[in-house]
Amino acid sequence: MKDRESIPKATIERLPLYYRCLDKLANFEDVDVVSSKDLGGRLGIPPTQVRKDLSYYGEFGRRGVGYDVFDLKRSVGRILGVDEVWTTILVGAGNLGRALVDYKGFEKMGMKLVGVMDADLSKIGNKIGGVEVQSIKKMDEIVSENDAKLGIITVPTDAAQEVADEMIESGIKAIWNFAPTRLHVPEDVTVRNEDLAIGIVSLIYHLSWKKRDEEEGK
Amino acid sequence: MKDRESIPKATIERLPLYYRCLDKLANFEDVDVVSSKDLGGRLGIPPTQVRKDLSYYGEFGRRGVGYDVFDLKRSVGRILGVDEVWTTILVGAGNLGRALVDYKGFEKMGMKLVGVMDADLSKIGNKIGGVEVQSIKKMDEIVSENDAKLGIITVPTDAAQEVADEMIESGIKAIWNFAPTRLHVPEDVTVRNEDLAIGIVSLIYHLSWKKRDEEEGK
DNA sequence: TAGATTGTTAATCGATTAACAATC
DNA sequence: TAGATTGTTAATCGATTAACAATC
Repeated sequence: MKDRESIPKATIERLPLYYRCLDKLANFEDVDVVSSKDLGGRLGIPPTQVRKDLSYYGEFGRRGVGYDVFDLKRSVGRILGVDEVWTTILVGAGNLGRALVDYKGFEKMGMKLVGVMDADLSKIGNKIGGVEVQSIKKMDEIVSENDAKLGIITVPTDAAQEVADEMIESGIKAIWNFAPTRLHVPEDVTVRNEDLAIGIVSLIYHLSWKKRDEEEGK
Repeated sequence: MKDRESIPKATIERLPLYYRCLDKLANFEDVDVVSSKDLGGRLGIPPTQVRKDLSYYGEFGRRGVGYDVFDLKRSVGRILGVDEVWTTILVGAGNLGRALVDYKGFEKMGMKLVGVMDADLSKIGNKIGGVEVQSIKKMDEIVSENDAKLGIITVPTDAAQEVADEMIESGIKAIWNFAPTRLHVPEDVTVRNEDLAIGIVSLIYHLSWKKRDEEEGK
């Protein structure tokens, strides 16, 4: 395997797509062998990119033949770490939190939710997706009992840093942050910001310029 | 302004961050002037990158001084197109749809929701975020009456392509797709895929390799 | 063998960063 | 003037794509 530091970030973001597609191929389409052309074609990724991405981690195919779907799925799963279970807590039991708790796709990726918390007393005790909402004061206990390493923040922007601090204090090592704010964390903690506003605004940007071009074109 | 085609995609994704930060600066912190160093510092972006991003669209600052917060906010708003109102429909009134409808931040970006639809008869008539869920059969009517150009898909994967087809048929020109599948659309329609699984899996990837490194390090 | 497909090197393309003259 | 900061060019860095020998 190549030096891990030198692997493009973009490659790491494509691996989950390969993984999900291979799972579909294996379990729903009964395909045994797939070429980089097939796999890429289904995802809108050039075959040469597929091969390059995989090549950072080893040799998984057979020249002249392609990739064994089952083997490659297992290999990519191991590369990603989704062959293990990652216990996770979520703080912020609003609609977005609820949506993430219910989303079945994450379990397939090794994520196991062991606690949902909220600061709002009126929400405590409610069940969402089969899990009972608990007080944020129980975080320490929940994290250590389950050895949780992953935390999801779906609280309002103002509360996000405070929640992150508590998560880190409890032992969380990776944070998925949906609040549109930058979190300050120690360097051994990984943060991923999921800023949904970027999505809608980038679409508006494209619509807007298309409109301007059309008006000008007349 | 530079040839728009040559502007980096990454620049376009940073503009919403500048815009939101400038809004905060203007309305909550009463700051009048900001330097690229200040603005970048708040967002974790190098000052030279901030200046370069803005420079694609014109000259907005004063040498030796910085940028006028109010002016720059307005300029960036115009660049993005968020100074106009973009009528939008959403299909899929599940938890994620509900979360997006309730999210207040999008209105500030010019998005105005004019219809929420679902195929599930039992959901029709429910109110979510002050908007009544309607039958998907009304899409044509809703889109043309409101001249909606933006569509959000939060239905299960299997239904996504079908919903996209109906949206395009009705006149929708940009689609924000939360279903983890590639949509096939005509070239005058813009699609943005918001694949949430990538977020959690990339965090798992980092945790997983950190763990492997630690085990090896011993 | 002929056709298909991988894995990898080299070339190209795209994005970020450094450096600095211009200017307040 | 001296210090600060922009806008832009050139250099660097990073990611994608093309080309092709190796091999089934």
